[in-house]
Amino acid sequence: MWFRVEPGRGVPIYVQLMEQIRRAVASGVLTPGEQLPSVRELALQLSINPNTVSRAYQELEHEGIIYTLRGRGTFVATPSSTLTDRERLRRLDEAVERLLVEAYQLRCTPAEVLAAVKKKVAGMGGKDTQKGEIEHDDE
Amino acid sequence: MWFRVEPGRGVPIYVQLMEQIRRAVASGVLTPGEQLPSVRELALQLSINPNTVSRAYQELEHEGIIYTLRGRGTFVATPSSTLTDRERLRRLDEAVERLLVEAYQLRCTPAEVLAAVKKKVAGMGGKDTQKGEIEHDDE
DNA sequence: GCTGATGTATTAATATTATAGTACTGTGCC
DNA sequence: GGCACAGTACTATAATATTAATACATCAGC
Repeated sequence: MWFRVEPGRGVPIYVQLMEQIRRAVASGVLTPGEQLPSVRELALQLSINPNTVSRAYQELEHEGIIYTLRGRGTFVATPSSTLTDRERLRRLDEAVERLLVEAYQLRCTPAEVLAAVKKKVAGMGGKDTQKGEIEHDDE
Repeated sequence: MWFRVEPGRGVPIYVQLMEQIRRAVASGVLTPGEQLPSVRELALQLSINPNTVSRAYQELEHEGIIYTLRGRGTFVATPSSTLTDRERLRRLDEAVERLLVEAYQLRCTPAEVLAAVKKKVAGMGGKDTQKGEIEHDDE
């Protein structure tokens, strides 16, 4: 598949995997309902242990990004938040703060930051929200 | 001082400290040239080992956020980037991408993201760049 | 040069984490 | 029921990172 991990680079393998899957989902490369490769298959392909893949899958499931049906496989979840709007915006705010701290250290001007955000936001599908609303058959 | 850390919460103490200092600097609570508490003082106050504080200081120094004069103390650095403009913007882009992946997972709309960024950007001093240009006496 | 402030190096104990091996359980299909 | 595919639990080990104890080095002021 389209994943790539490098061991012994500080970042744990399962975290690298998680990030790539998260990005693939966020960018629409992986769509809700789509099946991910089996833990064994992916493990073989990346020359890592199936448990390491499993770990990545489990943590992502815990985050609600994907879901798993035992014996059948692992699938991309339909995005849905269990958070209140208030909490959702609070977390967004925290994330933005982290961005701005980082931008400060890069000595980026507010204009640059805004421009960068606008560009990427536009690039990621101009819709008002994300993908469709296909329900998946949870247990 | 104004720091607070909680051990045994997943995030290493020295990382917690780093984050708080980074934010304090970015938000202007700590200004360039200002002296930070000594490693011992801060360690005592937080009931942690001086070396833990030292570690945070060293990593931040490595990042160019603060600087240290042996035997004298640790101070907030004047922001300055050794990066090329291209590199600077590339990193900004990466940071923005991380924000958007996070926002996606929170199911925030592009409009919400933009609004949040605009609000915080405005809040952090409307200047075109950061603080002044006071030089500090590096070795 | 002594003193008291500072940061630092070295080393060791500890805790945590990452990874792997192996055996187990559930599902779909024949 | 048996098989082949899926994920999972359990255990062990290795690697790494975190924190601490302690002793050392530098600087300013006297």
